[in-house]
Amino acid sequence: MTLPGWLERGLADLFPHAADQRNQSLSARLAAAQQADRPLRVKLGIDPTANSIHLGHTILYRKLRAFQDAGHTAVVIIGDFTARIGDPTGKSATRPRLDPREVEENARTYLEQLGPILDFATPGRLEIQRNSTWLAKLDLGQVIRLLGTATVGQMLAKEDFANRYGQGTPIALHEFLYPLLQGYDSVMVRADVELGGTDQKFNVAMGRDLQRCFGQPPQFGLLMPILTGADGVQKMSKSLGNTIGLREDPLTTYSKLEKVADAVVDDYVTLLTDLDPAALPRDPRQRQKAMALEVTASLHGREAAQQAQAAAAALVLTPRSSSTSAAQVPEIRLASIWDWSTPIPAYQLLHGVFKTRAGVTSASEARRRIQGGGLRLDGEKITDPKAAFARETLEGKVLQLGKKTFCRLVA
RNA sequence: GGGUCGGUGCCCGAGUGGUUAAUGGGGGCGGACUGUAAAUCCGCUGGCUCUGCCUACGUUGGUUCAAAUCCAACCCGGCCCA
Repeated sequence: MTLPGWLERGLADLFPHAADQRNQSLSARLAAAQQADRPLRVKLGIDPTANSIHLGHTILYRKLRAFQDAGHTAVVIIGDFTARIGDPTGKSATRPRLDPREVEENARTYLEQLGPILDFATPGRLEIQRNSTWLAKLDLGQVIRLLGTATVGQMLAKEDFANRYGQGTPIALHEFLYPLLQGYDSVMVRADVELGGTDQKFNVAMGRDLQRCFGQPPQFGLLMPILTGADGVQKMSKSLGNTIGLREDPLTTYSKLEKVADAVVDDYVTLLTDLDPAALPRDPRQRQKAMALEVTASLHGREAAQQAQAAAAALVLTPRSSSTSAAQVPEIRLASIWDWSTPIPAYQLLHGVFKTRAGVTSASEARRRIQGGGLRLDGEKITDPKAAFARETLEGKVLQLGKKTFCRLVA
């Protein structure tokens, strides 16, 4: 028995695999579900410890959507309770605990960003659960039962714990609880399949153990690759600063995608689009562009993506006002950054315009960037941080920081 | 609980009384080059109302003209013992 193409696309790992004889395979469970006219329950946990989603996350949501489109039920679990522990996976230190209000806020913005990806509309295709619903009610006896299902040896066999233990970095006891609670979520929602990144293998496997322990058929673990960030080497992660966020404007999204390392372009195509990699242009530069266009389109719509592509070309090739005037770039209102009773010094302008998006977090940082030659106004390089600009001389012009960050100044 | 070692900037890691905003490396950012890539070279990498001022080496006090560097208490961590 083979798996449908939509399911197999991009898969990093599926367990138990059909070859592991004694359990029935996923394709068998799919068939059985179809025969019984019962959709599979596909679990995906959201860790609401951050407030924005980046492209790396969408790999999982796209797969979840594929299940929805095949008629199955997506069970999205908001880990509002487990967020208080913090997933130790991949972490080299105990994480600070978040307060519930923050968690709630994160969950809200998270779901908002998922709007374009998941099917929220079709009845029966989406369930949203908060794991505090059941986890907050566990009493000590039940916790002890959970703790009894795993051993210290198993926990220490987990790579992150092993590393931390080996290096002498602290591991708090409650961190051992995280995999167990995530597994217990699978029990509570009676998951048939759990989706996760390859780094989630341990936690997903734990879900199988717990389900078996609670007399349920164990779920299948379906793991997707971790997306490599723009640098092409490290995983895409907020803390590494190599992310492409879902809330970024189309031009920024496109610009970042277009300069992704060659080695990962094909991964992006497989994991973030429905295109056939073989159908793309051979030339690496053209290939990058095609990928960037398609991915941007999947997030912002085709029209916005095409505009972004045109704008990117215009801005880079001829960074002059004649061509940029036609380009669509994010805008910022001058009134929002200065009172204009006096002309604004260049470094204040830079600080005011880009502090929220390009990491110009201080006026000193702005000075440095200008001194380093990274600032242009309508293509004209500005080198003196103190050069002053009156409001009238700025209206309608494009401020450029580095090669890929642009902003149009409007009244 | 006892013993011992340790806590420095985004990360690692020098520095044990006085040009120290603090050597070096990594990462990041910018510039040149290029394919808006990679590689390479160069610059930057605490804050501000910036020819100066302010804040910083776990925390709080103390000694001193002067401390990341000395003393005390406390907090946190590793290892060994219980």
